[in-house]
Amino acid sequence: MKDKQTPTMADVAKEAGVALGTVSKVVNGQPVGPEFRKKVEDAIARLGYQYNTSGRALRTDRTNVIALIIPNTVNPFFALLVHHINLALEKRNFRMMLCFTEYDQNREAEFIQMVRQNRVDGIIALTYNPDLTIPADIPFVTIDRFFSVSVPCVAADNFGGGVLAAKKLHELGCKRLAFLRIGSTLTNEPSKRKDGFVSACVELGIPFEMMVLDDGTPLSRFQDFLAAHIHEGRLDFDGLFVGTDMLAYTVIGMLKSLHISVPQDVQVIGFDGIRMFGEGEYIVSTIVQPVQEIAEACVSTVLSKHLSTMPSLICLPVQYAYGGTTRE
Amino acid sequence: MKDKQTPTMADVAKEAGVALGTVSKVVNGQPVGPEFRKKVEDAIARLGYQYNTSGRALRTDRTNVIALIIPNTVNPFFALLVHHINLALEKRNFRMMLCFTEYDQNREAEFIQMVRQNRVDGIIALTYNPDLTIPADIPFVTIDRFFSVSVPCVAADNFGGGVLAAKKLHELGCKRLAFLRIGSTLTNEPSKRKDGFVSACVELGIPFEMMVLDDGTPLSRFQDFLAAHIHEGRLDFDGLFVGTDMLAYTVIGMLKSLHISVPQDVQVIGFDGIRMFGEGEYIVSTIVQPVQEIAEACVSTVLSKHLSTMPSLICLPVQYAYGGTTRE
DNA sequence: TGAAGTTCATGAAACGTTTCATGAAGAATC
DNA sequence: GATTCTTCATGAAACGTTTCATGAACTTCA
Repeated sequence: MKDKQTPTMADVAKEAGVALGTVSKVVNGQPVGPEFRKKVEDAIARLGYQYNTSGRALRTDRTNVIALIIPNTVNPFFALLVHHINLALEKRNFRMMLCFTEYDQNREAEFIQMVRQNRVDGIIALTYNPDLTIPADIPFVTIDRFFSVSVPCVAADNFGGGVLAAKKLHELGCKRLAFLRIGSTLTNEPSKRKDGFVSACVELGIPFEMMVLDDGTPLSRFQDFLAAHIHEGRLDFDGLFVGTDMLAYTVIGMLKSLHISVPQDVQVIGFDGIRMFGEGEYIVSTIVQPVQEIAEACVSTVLSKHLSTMPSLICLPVQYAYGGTTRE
Repeated sequence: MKDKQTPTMADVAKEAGVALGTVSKVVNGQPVGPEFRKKVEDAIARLGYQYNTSGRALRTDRTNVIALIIPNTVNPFFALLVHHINLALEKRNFRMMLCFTEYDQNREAEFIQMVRQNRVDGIIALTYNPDLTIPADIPFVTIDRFFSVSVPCVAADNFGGGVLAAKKLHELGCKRLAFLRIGSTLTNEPSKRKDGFVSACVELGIPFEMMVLDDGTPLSRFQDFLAAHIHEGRLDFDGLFVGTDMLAYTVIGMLKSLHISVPQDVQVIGFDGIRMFGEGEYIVSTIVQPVQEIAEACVSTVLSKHLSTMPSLICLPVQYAYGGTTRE
């Protein structure tokens, strides 16, 4: 009459003629006598028993859920990251709870509270908020942003990527370089792209220009910069390194409208490794972040039993990839 | 000594000198005498009490979580959908549980079981699996795929979009059209794009070609198709409607390598409304799906109290947008 | 054969919440 | 002032799981 509800372990136990605890053991794959196991498994099949996650979470205070805090999923790089992190979690039988900050610091703070109420087993965060309060009692891993030695940070080798970009442009025959970037003022890992680039230029003895805009500045400023560097229809640099593929793509549009052709007049290298629809060709020549390795590192770190003994900065190697905006 | 644990409602009750049930009411915003409310709120603040979602879920058998089953997030259209569905859910104080099928039917089946174990309050699914078994006891809404009258389906007006594409190309002066598409053999909502297109061509009295490939067929078949339609260096049609922006983009690459220029020699219209990095210009001229409205419809439908009385097909209007691959 | 040791199913207690029957205290009615 | 109504805080029970102390049933060994 009233037992239209989904059956519980108690129902299974009764159906199988065994104790409640035995059912629990079978469900969790703990050692149980074979005849008991069979009885329980049959009963489960007969009743269509479905494990209840909430009961377990309440009892054990572990949810098998990791929160991923990230600006959005519309930026293809973030989309890729979400994708690989989810896969890495799934492999370990964890679920991902996605939180889109939309670059809003209030939302970030709300999420920290929300995921705490959900008793997530850990947090992976890609955030640009400089004064985020990091919960001390939940395993916390950041991407691309170093907070303190007690909070592990996973990042691509941004410095090395900057070096690689400069060297590559040099190798491809560029005589004079430039660097463009937009982003938050705080010094985070991605800002090391510039440092690596500058360091390599100095070492190679190549002259270079640079322009770094604060977040929120209109992109037209870059157009002004470019226009100011045109003399007699020609740019006065022939190699350009841009902080992200997304910006590189935009800048190339500006160059076209200024009648500068890529890669004939200027060769351009971006950063991230974004591909059209996530597959096929890169949208620009680029320094590729090892997204899958980054995801794997985040997950294995946040799930590691002894977080405090983990290295506080995990730096993963990058690669150059051709994407049509360099001569190659 | 041992109370390093997060405090519970019982702790709050003791601290505030009120009953457990009173704390519950305050936390849930139910009517409570003002002096009691104050006492409880103070105690909550003092103890830093954090609500426990698992306890609530166990007791009420509702989780405030909706599962979203979708192939991946790398395809920009899916990324946009995920984004808007998440926002729509958040607005209603629900969380989203993301499940990436990777177009794998086994994974889909596993997810159905998994989300059931998690006692989600509903499922929104974008799936190409023709014989998915839909749980009868969980509110279920599909996107772009009609299963039965008892399972509401939300979709853009695909037929209307096909009509619109044909009319637009006609309006732009095309004399002979073609349609390309790749996708599963089953007749789902997106396959109506073709139907609308054909119907409009017939009505307008325009001749047209078409090629529809099964999923998994190599895309080079389209290149063959195009090559076969070139006579003396010119295509024998001057308007092309492609099933998705993604395919349109690929096909335009093929056209370029065949020395056919777009939009001079042939005008191309895609479908979906994909923009580079989710913002700015459309990557091709296109029929734009109203993603936000689709998301809103999915969410309000799956959460509606009387799902069975909902319309079984919710069809939302599309728009044409210029993206550089038509003359306009 | 008996004692000691080993294995392993048993089932009650606990996790943190919501719900609801209970009754105390105050308001309204005559 | 006695009665009935109304309001509203109270706290025990229940949700489905895991865990662990208990002891039954065997095994081993002298």
